[in-house]
Amino acid sequence: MYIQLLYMKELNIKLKTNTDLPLAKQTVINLFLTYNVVKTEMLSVLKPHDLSLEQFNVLRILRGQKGNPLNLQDIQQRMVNKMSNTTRLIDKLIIKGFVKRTECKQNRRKIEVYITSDGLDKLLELDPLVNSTEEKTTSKLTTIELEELNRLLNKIQ
Amino acid sequence: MYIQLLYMKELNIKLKTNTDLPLAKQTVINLFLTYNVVKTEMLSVLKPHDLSLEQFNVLRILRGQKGNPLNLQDIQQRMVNKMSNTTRLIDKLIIKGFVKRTECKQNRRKIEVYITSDGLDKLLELDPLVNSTEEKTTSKLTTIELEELNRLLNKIQ
DNA sequence: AGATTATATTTGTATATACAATTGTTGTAC
DNA sequence: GTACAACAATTGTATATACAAATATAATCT
Repeated sequence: MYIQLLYMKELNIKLKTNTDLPLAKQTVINLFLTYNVVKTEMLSVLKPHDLSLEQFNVLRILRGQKGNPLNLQDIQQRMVNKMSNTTRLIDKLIIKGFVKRTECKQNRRKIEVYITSDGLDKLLELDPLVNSTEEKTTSKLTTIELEELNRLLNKIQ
Repeated sequence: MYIQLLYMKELNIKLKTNTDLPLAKQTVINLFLTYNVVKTEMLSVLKPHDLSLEQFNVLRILRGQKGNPLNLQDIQQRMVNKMSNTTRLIDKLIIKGFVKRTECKQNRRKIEVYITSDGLDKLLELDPLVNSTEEKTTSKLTTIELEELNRLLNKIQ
């Protein structure tokens, strides 16, 4: 109870208000604040390499295919943000030379997207940087706490 | 059968993304996914009222001042997303008639932003909708779990 | 086969995010 | 008082997000 009051106080200081918020509202706000902190950390790693978070994510999705292509729908299903505009995101990656696009012979409505060797190289370069940033941003939690956090986040989804 | 296959596909994707990965990476991905789910829920409530999440947040910040004005810097400090463009966000709210802007007499570099009675009315209309959405999105967690989730999210920030 | 429906991608539009550069104002040092 | 630094807001630009509409192709149904 005392501990809960302390966190309430922290949150209120952050929001510069004195009103006590319902737990559900606190949780939503805290989720938003935490997301912003982590996203900003991750972006700071990717920005010098001229990649957005979602572009980086798509590159990793394509790498996971081990040479096989994916069409836009498959990519979109695997993306974190389903509402991103995948066509234009892929366009950006093509301009950067990290992916290639070809028309699907069997079904001309579809396109096939591959990662290029340049794209793979860029991922290899970024992997350690991204990993260490992920470790750093979660380093204040123990393994037990991280497992619990994952469990709780999963319950919301 | 087709639906069953689709479900299996989604399940496999989810399992693939979350199993073999290091705990730190899992956590970051789960944070992103959960944020997107909750943000989409909240947006669906605000969209019919032609408000973005951050616009709604700024209105609540201004209401918290109980009639006193805030300048742009004060608003920005209290915002969830510090990188939003506050000038243009306030412009949108002015066009909608929810806030007013006046020049600060003491310091002409600053502007003073107030919420209007229309803005207050809109918040009164939205409060119950937003509250119930927040309750709904967190309803799968017990009070104890929500408190723990808040504690863990706070540790990351 | 022709019409209709479903699928896959692209295009359009408005707003949001991210950040740099600029403008205008105030404070301070000389 | 002028020059210069600090401050506060605005403007500019590129990309991302959100979603509707349009285009093009394939599958299905008389």
